[in-house]
Amino acid sequence: MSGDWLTADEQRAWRTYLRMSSLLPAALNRQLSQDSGLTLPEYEVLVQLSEAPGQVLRPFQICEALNWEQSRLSHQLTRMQRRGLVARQECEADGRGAFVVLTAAGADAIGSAAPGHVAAVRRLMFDRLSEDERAAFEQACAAIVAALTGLPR
Amino acid sequence: MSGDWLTADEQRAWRTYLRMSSLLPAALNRQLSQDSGLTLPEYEVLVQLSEAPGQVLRPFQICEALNWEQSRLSHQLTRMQRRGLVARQECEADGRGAFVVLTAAGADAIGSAAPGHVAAVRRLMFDRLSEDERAAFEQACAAIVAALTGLPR
DNA sequence: GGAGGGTAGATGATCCGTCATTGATTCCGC
DNA sequence: GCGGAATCAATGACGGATCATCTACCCTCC
Repeated sequence: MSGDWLTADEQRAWRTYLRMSSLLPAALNRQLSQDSGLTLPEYEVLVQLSEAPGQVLRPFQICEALNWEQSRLSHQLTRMQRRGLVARQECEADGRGAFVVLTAAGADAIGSAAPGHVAAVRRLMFDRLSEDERAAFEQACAAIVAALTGLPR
Repeated sequence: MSGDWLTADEQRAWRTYLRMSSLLPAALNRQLSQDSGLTLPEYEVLVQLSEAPGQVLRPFQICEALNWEQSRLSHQLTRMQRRGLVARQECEADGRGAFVVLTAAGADAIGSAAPGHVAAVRRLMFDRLSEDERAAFEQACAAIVAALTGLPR
């Protein structure tokens, strides 16, 4: 290949990142679905709803909180509605909009799933990082996020 | 929620990571498909094949190189075969197995896609990280990978 | 009050990824 | 050799993510 490829150091770092970024979500997803029957995206939506006053949110609020595309959320809500985890309700104040409410089954699911998920995050990531490593890792992630969102470093 | 949630520091780091891990692959994917019509998984497979002697690999070799599940690769190869990027051939030495070969179209695609993709990786990640940050980031990723693959730290 | 632009959300198509299963072959011990 | 275990790979079903498009409604300005 012509052009400048990554340096050896960069390439190693990049491949290590790629490896982590494929293994970690897969592991979390597996833990979650085995232990509680929830998927990771379902979990994330349920967290938002369970923390909301009245356990109700507008779809666009969930999108903002999770940095999701609107259409992704819409599909996700359709599946979760089918599974009885959430329900959709009309929004009288804004005829275009809708409300998403946490069902009893949804509240139940998130309640029993959370401890195991948090434990997995801790076990797979934070137990492995020293205080300094955690800070450095966060800083690197933040720098990359800044590049991605066009903000100055 | 009962149980111990993450500390404030951990939570912030976790959310930053989540944000990056959703934005970065999406950005790379977008760049790649807009500039060259390839998807990120397609690109990764093509890289392996293009670097292989004779541009031929056994499926399980690609799996090992990319840390992919076998079935994931099989589906991916089916799609790529349909698009004419790779071809499958019989393996006479091992009747169970198969060969995957890079087609001319596939070689073409990877050749024209690589420079832009490398530039994007550099621009979005390595241009944003100092030497030290890059090293710290890699070290953290490696520690997490170790946790995920059950190896000692 | 009507037209036009912007916003909220749903939907279909397509690709991606995992799990469970299956088919075929090779390897190994007896 | 032969029978069972392990290996290589394909497939169907399903959930996930993106893109393009569509509908419906709100809001503003004339």
